Amino acid sequence: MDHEHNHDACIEQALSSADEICARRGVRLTPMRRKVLERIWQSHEAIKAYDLIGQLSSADRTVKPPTVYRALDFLLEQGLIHRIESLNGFVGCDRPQKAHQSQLFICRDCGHVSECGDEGIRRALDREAARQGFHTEARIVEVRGLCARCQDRAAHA
Amino acid sequence: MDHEHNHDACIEQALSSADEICARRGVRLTPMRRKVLERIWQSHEAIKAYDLIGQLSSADRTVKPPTVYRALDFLLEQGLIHRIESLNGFVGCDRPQKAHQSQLFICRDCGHVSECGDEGIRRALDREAARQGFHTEARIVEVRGLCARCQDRAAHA
DNA sequence: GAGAGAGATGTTATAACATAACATTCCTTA
DNA sequence: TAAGGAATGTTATGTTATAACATCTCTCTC
Ligand SMILES: [Zn+2]
Ligand SMILES: [Zn+2]
Ligand SMILES: [Zn+2]
Ligand SMILES: [Zn+2]
Repeated sequence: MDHEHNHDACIEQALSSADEICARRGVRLTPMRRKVLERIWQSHEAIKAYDLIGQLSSADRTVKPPTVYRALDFLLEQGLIHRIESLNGFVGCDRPQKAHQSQLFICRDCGHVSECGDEGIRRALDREAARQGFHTEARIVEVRGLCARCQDRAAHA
Repeated sequence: MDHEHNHDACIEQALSSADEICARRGVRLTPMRRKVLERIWQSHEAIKAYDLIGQLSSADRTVKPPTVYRALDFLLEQGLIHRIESLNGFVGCDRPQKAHQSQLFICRDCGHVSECGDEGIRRALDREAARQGFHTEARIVEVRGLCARCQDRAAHA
């Protein structure tokens, strides 16, 4: 994911894609679920559940944790977002069309999360699983470090 | 790691290895740190911080969270244990002699965690990082599924 | 062996993350 | 329009983790 981009287009694309996917699957992208997804897509950084709760609450109406966690559960089930275990956070999924397990590269400086679906990584994990006779059900891969942009910034500072 | 083994030997080996490593590095494996490490090594399953707190507390003396979390921080820094992000748990490290990032295979049935240091997996991650210009600092790889033993048990049931 | 300083642990309180259990509302469809 | 399921609201609580400050315990120096 390029850092310089029309992010409004990202959001719009993600939401209309989600509409389409949910319609096709016969599941309901309710207003609450859609609002949560929209908030998550405000950036390409991880967002936390309680930040969502704060953002979705207003003076006259506070959204409670179960409401948001239920929406997150739905979005995770539908593969519209990913959970980042090492941050207790969530990001929108780039390629929600078909279920997949992602590899996430997370910048410790700017927080940018980029997703990739590299076959080589999956294959390497499967090879090791086969060696152990392990039956894989889910793969969690999170790489922490510095994105290219933040390395440049550091070099020029 | 074989499931059938003399686990007392595992524990003893892990502790004496930790003694030796800490002595060599000039850091202190204090009684509290050693007790926490010993508890973690009671099994090859992930153990949670609050379970450790419970186990280390007695009628007359309750161990408080910061005490245990500080010991865990020390053990993590020294590479004597690994944190499992997807479980909020901890396991002893198989090969603490030199710092490394592990790949963990976690059985959802028996809880057994096996560690591997497969080069192929590391290389595949590095290849993708290079493609993105990403500078890797840490790799988190956790594979969830069923271990060979639990698959057998399921097949024969 | 008194005193200084660093490192480790104890203590209190609270922050941050997540779910159980049950009530109510909303949607669909018969 | 009544029934039933799905979604959301509400209250309470469970679980995981850390901040801030006090005390203790070594070791080193004088
Ligand atoms: Zn964007
Ligand atoms: Zn960055
Ligand atoms: Zn063992
Ligand atoms: Zn198993």
